[in-house]
Amino acid sequence: MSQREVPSTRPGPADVGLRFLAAAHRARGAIDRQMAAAGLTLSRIKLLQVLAGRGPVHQAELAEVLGQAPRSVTQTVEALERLQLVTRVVDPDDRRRKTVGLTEKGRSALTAGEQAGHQALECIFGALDAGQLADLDKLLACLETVPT
Amino acid sequence: MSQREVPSTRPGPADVGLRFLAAAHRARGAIDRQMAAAGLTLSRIKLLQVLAGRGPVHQAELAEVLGQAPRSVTQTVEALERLQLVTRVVDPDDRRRKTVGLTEKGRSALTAGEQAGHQALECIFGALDAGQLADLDKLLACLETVPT
DNA sequence: CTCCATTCGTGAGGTACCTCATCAATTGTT
DNA sequence: AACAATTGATGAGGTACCTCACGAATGGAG
Repeated sequence: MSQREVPSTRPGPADVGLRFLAAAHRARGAIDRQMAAAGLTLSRIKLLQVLAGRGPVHQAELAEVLGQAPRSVTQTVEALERLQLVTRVVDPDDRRRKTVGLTEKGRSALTAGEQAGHQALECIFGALDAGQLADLDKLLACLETVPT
Repeated sequence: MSQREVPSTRPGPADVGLRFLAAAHRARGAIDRQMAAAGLTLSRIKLLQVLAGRGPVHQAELAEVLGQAPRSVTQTVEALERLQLVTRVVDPDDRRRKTVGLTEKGRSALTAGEQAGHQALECIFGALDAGQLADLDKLLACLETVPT
């Protein structure tokens, strides 16, 4: 309308947005599918990473760091506990809290998972060269600007 | 390791990938939150759009077009039927099939929803100017190349 | 005209998130 | 000490997807 020509370029925000969401959905699916082979999940790995990086923490802190609702963390921790990758004990200093800690099993699952996840990500986003990655990174930074 | 310096630029595929997924998650959340006000959802709107564009179709076709598993379509259609936005009848020509059709209520919900969704998308991806959108679009096209 | 393979939809169960309502424990505040 | 407000975790219930297993209906081969 305003510019004329260049028809296929100049897509509107809504178009690109939908495409963006679709691409992310595909990527997420592919990654989780690849990681499932190792019996793991991106979300769970991320939680384990926090534990590995900070030592035992209570769930509220996990929620904070992961940017998730506390309820969601409870659920993931439950699963992880069932798999014996983490332990969960009531904090004696504040018995409302439950401190989550990494087990040995959890630690090795983490390294395996990180590797699998890394590979999966490389496999998908490796389709972009270094320059494109830098561009995409910049664009994502812009998107992160938006209030939400 | 290999290159040194330029730390913030030249991010690896895995870094950008995670950032990409995180951004998408945020965007998706924001959009659904905004649309929830109108009692709608992106997924449901997309399904209604297919119906509006093709007339009544059976669920397998919906799954095909939407790129989802048939089971997922069943679920969404059930919800939509409960809301009386679609009707679902057994096809007399092939009684395995159930033909899904848009109701009047569904049609108006669709227009309302499309508008809400469009706004939400504009609100988020409007943070990028036309050039950036075009760039992002190109990058997404590359990502779509990947087999999955 | 039988049977068998395929197709359609769904039951069951899983992961990842969310919100809202609750309960228990802690920390103010008089 | 006594009560109120806050905080930590969870129950209940929801949306969005998925896979796998299965029954019902079709359709094609013999």
